[in-house]
Amino acid sequence: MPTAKTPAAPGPAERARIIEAVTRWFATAARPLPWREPSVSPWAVMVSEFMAQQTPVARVIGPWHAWLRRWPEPAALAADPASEAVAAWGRLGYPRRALRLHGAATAIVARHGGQVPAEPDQLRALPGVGEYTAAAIASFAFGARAVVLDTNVRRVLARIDLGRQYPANATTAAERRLAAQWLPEDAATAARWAAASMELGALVCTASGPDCAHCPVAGHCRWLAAGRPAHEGPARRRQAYAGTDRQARGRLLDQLRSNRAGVQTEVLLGCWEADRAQARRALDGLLADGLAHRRGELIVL
DNA sequence: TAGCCGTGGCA
DNA sequence: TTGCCAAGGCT
Repeated sequence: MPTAKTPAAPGPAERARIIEAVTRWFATAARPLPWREPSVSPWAVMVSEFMAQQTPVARVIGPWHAWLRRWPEPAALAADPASEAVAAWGRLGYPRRALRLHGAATAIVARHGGQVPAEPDQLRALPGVGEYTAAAIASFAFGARAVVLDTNVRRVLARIDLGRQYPANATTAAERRLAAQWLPEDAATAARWAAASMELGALVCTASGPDCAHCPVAGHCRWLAAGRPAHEGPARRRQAYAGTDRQARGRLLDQLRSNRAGVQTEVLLGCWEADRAQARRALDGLLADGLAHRRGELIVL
C-alpha cells in the first residue's frame, strides 16, 4: 500500500502551469492525425469524432479517408441511402453510429443549409452528437472554448487533480464543474488544452500502464505523488461479449455487409448456430434498429 | 441510470 | 489464452 500522502489540489496558478506544460508537450508529441490538419472541414472533423466514439483512433484513419472521398460534404451523404453508410462503416463497430451520422448529415442539410453548425446547442441536437462530440466539434473544428470531457481527459483530471487512478463509472456533474475550472479563458488556448489533454491521456496517462516517467506534468500529479494508489470502490463493470446478443448481431450484420444483394432469412440465421432464439432476437433487433431491412424473401442492409 | 450497442489489438 | 479497453450516445 502506498504510504505517501496526497498533496493539495492544484490552485489556479498551478493549473495554468500544468496547462502550459501539457500544451507545450503536445506541440512536439502529438500524433499526426489527418483530421488535425488545418485544411480539413468541420464535416471532416465531425466524421472523425463519430468514428472515434469508443473506437481506437488508429483504426479510424483508413475508413475516415475513404468516407470523405466518397462523401466530402454532408449533402453528399444525405443524398445516398442510409444503408450505404452502414455498408461503408465496415468493421468499425457500433454500426448504429453510421445510421446516426447519416441522420446528422440529413439534419444538417435540412436545418443548416448543408453546413455543420458551430453552435454547441445546434450540434448537440444532431443524432449521435452527445455532450462530448458537440464540444469536440465546436473546439476542434471552430476553435471554440468548450469543455471537452472524454475518457482521456476524465482520467487525466482524476489523476492530476483528484489523486485517483480512475474517474467514476459515469461522468458526474462534479466532474464537469472540475473540467470547467480547468478551461482556459482564451478560446484558442482552451482548444489547444482540449486536444492536448486528450492526447496526454491517450499516449502517456493511459488507463493501464501509464508512462509517468515521460509525463510532462509528473511533478504536478496528485496521484503520482500519493504513490499511485489503486482504484477504490466497486470494480468497473465490463460487459461480456462472447456469446451475447451483440456478438450475434455483429455476425449477422457482417453477412449482410458481404452480401449486398441480400441473404435468405434462414441462411442468415444459420450464421449464428449456437442459439437459434438468440439469432432470431439479433435479427429482430437489427430490423427494429433500421440496420437491416426485408426485401421480399431476403434480408438486406 | 444502468444496460446496451461491435470490433480488434495488445499484454 | 483471456481480459482489458478504446475521442460515447441513447433509453
